[in-house]
Amino acid sequence: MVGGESNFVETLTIGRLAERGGVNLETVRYYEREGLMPPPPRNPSGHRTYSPSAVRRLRFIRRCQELGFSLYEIKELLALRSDPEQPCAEVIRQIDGKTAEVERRIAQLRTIHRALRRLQDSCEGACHVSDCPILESLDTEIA
Amino acid sequence: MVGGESNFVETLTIGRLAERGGVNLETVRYYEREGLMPPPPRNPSGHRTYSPSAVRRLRFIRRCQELGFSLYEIKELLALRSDPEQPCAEVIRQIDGKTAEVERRIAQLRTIHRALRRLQDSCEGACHVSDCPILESLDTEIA
DNA sequence: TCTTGACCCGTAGTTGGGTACGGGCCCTAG
DNA sequence: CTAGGGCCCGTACCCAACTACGGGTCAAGA
Repeated sequence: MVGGESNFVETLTIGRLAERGGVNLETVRYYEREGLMPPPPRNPSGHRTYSPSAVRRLRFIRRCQELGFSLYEIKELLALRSDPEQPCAEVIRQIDGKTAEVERRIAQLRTIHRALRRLQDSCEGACHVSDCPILESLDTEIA
Repeated sequence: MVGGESNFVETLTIGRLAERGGVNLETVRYYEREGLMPPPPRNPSGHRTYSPSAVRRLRFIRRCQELGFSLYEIKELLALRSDPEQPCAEVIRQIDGKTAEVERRIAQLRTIHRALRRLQDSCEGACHVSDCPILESLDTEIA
């Protein structure tokens, strides 16, 4: 038996982690190789043992990815946490950078959102058959 | 000479389009093959001639991409516009779907934004050397 | 005891999204 | 009239991010 409870800390096998994180098991190993997931402790037979926080980390990675961050950028984001002894000013600078980037993306998504709403309105209003003036807005408003 | 003004409508060569859209020329051809850019009219010597609106379309594609939409999804977005004769209800349903998706993403980005701010605060406050409690928030708040 | 299933590792293959290459054609400037 | 630049096409190559494969270990249940 592999992923059982030790006396105290609950741990997960890589398989269960992958399952709960919604990814392929191989992907977890891949993320470890790429430095996105830290190498976890192993049990006596060499199997990886994960703490529940690994699930959160995994989900965070996926979330960021859906939002268009590359694995490299996500690595940077995660690295912000784990740089003790780092000149704090530099870290803050990086956080600023990421914050600005996130704000930029939110703004762009809002533009798209606005365009979609407008699109919907124009459609709701006067669309009986074929003259849906669709995404004209997207083409013209976004520029 | 290739992209000159005809008597009335201003047109662009593929090269100038690519330049203004901030992409590689080959990428424009690729998007055409993939159905993201419509095949433009050709001039007598077979060269593509684009209207200025192509630049907007191109930029829209790039923007969406940065926001994490796949080319396939972007195609769907763009297709919303060009479905006259489509049962309008269906189109509206799709717009709803896209709208919800965009809202979801905005919400997620806001979560990350919040985490980054919190991170920054905690750092600003009490960080002289090495105990920046960085991205703890990201790990714990996001879940 | 033997099989089954979950994991180990290293390596190879796949998909999406481009990017580069090579050989031709046309047009204009020198 | 020929050299250069910009385009044409098809095909081949590339990188990121997986995903699969094959052969091996180990532990538990039939």
